Amino acid sequence: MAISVRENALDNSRLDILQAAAKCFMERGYAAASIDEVARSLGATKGRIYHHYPSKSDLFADVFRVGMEMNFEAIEPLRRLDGPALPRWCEMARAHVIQMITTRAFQRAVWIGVEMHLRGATTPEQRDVFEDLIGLRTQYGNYFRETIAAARDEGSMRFDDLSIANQLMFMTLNSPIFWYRQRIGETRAEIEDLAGQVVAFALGGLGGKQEEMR
Amino acid sequence: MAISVRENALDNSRLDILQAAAKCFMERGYAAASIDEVARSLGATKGRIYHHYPSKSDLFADVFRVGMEMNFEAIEPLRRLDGPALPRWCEMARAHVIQMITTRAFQRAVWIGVEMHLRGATTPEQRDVFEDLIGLRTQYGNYFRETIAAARDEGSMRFDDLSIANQLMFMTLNSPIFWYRQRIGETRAEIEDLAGQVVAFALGGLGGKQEEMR
DNA sequence: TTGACAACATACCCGGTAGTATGTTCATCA
DNA sequence: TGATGAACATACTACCGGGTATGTTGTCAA
Repeated sequence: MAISVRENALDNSRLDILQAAAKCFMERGYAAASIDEVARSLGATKGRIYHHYPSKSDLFADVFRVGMEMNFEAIEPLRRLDGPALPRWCEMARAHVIQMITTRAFQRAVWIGVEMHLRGATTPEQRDVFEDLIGLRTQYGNYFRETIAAARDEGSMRFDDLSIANQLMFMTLNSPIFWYRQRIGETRAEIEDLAGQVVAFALGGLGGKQEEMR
Repeated sequence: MAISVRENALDNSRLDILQAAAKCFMERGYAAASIDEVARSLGATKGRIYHHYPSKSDLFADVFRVGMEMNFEAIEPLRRLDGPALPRWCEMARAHVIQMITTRAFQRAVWIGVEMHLRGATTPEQRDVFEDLIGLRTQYGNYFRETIAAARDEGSMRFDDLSIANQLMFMTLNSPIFWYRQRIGETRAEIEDLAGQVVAFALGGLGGKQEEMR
């Protein structure tokens, strides 16, 4: 009992750090974001962060990991749906976009991590941890990849190269992490409308049959 | 005569610096890219770069500017074409994508600059210079924006919000700056095929009539 | 030929930041 | 109740990188 309280408090403290870190990484980028700044935004000091994480790199990796875990959770109930691939893809894509909007800071960090890996801008020590996370990201991407491949086989999508189509699809679906700005008094319906437009664009790009989506 | 030789040599020296800088900014990002590294990649030292540019920020701004100038050049002959908007857009989009591929380092720097501006990750001194460059970028973007607006009016494209459509279109057309990798012995035809797929995706996303494109 | 200047290289300063070493406080438990 | 350790804060070090001050070399013009 007492232990669970402590562990809960620990997790809350870590979660606060993660959220603050995600925001800083989003606003400044990995290199320019400083541990001091993360701590300052928490009203704390470095000591707190280095008590939980051995290095900036590990902190970033945890933000990355939590971001990916949230993504998996968001589409997990959808990706096993029966029936044709196209509506399943629509549901997954929609959930993904809403995820990009609602957990933008974490998703931006994921993007930064993927980009760093692609650029090879990782130190040898980071490499091992990053390989893991990139593996998660690849697995997640494969869920969509398999779905659009199935949709093409079923004749409900039309595109040329699968890898390129998948790339372009994710660029579209991820793009709100760059240009979305939360507006005051924004309703859930407005966000869903936004997500609908993004999904519609991606669907069109994949040569999907434009049926009713909303 | 002698002056023109000197000026030419100056321009060549500056161009070398710009190319090396663009590559470094692409590979490391703005913050992580160091002037020393740019100089080292040129077989030179800091002195050379600070002789031509007063600061890292100004160097980056010049990379940004040259990148945008190349873009304007690429679509200038196309954007004034007569006739319906759709084929004009296809030509412009195609030229843009090829531009993203062939001058990838500079375009990546442009992206970084836009991103920094959006995040507000600019110092007050940078602000003035950046405002200028962002203005260039906006003007360039408006050429496409006006074109797809015209295409929609002409009934050859179908999308909801113009701003969002423009955002998503550019995300698609720009995306090669992230995932394109030059392959050995790659032919012009292969690049054009790639560009064709990207443009096709964007066209589909914009609800364009899928006629013959290649 | 010489002086002046462009085009760098060299040497140095200094602020910021990752990481560390050491205190301090408070809760828990024997 | 005293000891112990978690959860921090404080103080410090080391280093990297932007920027500067100054030296060096080649070239051109008078």
